[in-house]
Amino acid sequence: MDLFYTVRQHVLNELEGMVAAGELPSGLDMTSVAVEPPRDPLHGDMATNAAMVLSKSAKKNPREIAETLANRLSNVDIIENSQVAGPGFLNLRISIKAWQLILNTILELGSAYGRTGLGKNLRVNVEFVSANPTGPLHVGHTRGAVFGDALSELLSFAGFKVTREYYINDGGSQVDTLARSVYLRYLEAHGQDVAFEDGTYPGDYLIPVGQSLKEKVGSDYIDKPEHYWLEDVRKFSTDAMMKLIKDDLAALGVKMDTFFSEKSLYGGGKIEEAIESLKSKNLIYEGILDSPKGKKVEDWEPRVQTLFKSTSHGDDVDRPIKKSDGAWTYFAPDIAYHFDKVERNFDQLIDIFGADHGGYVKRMKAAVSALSDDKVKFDIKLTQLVKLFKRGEPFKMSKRAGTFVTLRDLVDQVGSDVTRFVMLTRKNDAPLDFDFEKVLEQSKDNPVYYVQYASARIHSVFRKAKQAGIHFDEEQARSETFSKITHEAEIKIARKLAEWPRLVEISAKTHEPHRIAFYLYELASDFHSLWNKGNENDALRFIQEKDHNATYTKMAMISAVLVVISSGLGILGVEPATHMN
RNA sequence: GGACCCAUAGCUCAACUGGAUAGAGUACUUGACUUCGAAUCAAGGGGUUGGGGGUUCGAAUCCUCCUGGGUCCGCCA
Repeated sequence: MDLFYTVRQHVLNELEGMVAAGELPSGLDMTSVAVEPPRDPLHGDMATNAAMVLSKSAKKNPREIAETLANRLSNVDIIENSQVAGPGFLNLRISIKAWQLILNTILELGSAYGRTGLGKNLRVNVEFVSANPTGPLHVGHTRGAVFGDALSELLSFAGFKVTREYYINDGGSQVDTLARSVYLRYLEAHGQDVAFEDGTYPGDYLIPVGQSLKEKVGSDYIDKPEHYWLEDVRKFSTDAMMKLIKDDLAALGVKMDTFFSEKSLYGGGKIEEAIESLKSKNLIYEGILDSPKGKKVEDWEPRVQTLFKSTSHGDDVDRPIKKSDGAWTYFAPDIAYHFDKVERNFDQLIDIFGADHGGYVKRMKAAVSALSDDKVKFDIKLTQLVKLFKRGEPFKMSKRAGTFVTLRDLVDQVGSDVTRFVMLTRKNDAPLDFDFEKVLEQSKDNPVYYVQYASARIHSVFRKAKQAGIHFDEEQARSETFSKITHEAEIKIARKLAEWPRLVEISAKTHEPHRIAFYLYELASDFHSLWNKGNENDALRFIQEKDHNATYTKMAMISAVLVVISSGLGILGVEPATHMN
């Protein structure tokens, strides 16, 4: 299915043949032999670095190896031509037949084209968003949500079994603060004047929660001490917040498989169990940490704490798991949570943090490494901050001034598709400027429309053809031979489509869904280019009024383009367009 | 003081995880709609990849030291 893979196999076969013929020594490491599209199309369709990679261990001149390899490869049917270039590159020209066959493959496989066996059904847990359940999701969470969801979809496309998971931080003091704030709104709903002091959440979004609390318990909690109502209100409030958050995620098209409660770790001995596991590996001890140097800590005094020896797994300092008063630090439940993930037998874990949590990467990796004895692959991706702009001017967010931009604001204003695509046209660790006036006013600045437009144009051709009495039949299209698809601009598209499976693999391996977005942009660009060539060259128009067979072939070809665009957009969570408005 | 992320065309960003002459968009200049949707296309200029050193056939990519920016640094989560 993957033409690059196929050609690489041919290259490896011939290299083996050279070994057998004594032209190369045996026992060579071939893993870094690559077959790639060359940067410059003039160099051919594919290039291999085999000769250069092997020259050192084979103790032969790279060009000499390349010459021999080129001769051997000329006997392979799909390779039309091979030429040695530069320091020892072997440029390959693939026969036009192979490109035509790619189109058949795509139509045959449909949405399965590009799915690979890379993941081998390995179980991957992707944890993302995990915002505190104290309010609606804001713009920063949005990027993490989009990235995590697209990565999950990408991995599942690449053959992994993916679990999307949200860790609810409902065990700390912030949910008590939430409960107190809701209590104030509850009193307010009963007509009392209330003051939101420091340490409470004054946001309007809690007003309806106070209202519904009133509907639920009536006046029962008025003038009662905190211990009487706190636990119930806490649960009531976090439930309400999680409902809010789930709705926010739904608006963005994100659906979690699992919600894991931090609170559930307490009381059941889960934390103790995790710590015990570390203790059995001699990684827990009582000790005193040094004061951080250079940073002013005014009331610093050395204290004995229970520490995790994370330095033995790559961290810079050991980390406290208990406060000096004996209570757990936040890190302890985090360890227990990841212990739980390891126990749930995931083969790989991925955490997605905001950049402001970058400081926790090493200790979390140390924890998972220790807990799983390095058996579970663990990657942490950081999403950089999103800077909002309005017509080029930085847009300052302030809760007080009411200019706080939530996920919902963003989706309501620019839509889920635009939000997702724009956030994915950037590497996750690059800061993102998001101008939510510009992406709407000047749509050409926005790559999502460019890709959507390609998809809409293809649908437009289908509509036009139908009017002309040419009905496109998927079944029949599969038997198309594409022997008439020979023009350079058409083959260029086939070449691009052939890269898709390989691109999926690279993106999945590197955990970088943004590559999908850039690829779709390039594919759309090749398509638009071909479209416009039809303005000058009638033979390149998709609808050939006088030749229904030719029209049919071309429709089958652009239908293959649509297959890949739909798959790609599907990974990003964006709907392919049939019309532009 | 330390850790982590980053620095690429005027601007916003890519670059196949080490490959050939570093690419797109935008902006600027010019051209293409009686024709499948011009939200498109074609052409042009634009670079010491922040700086120095190193590793090798080969470096934007890996190592090291600087410079500049961001995030963070026990008893908050």
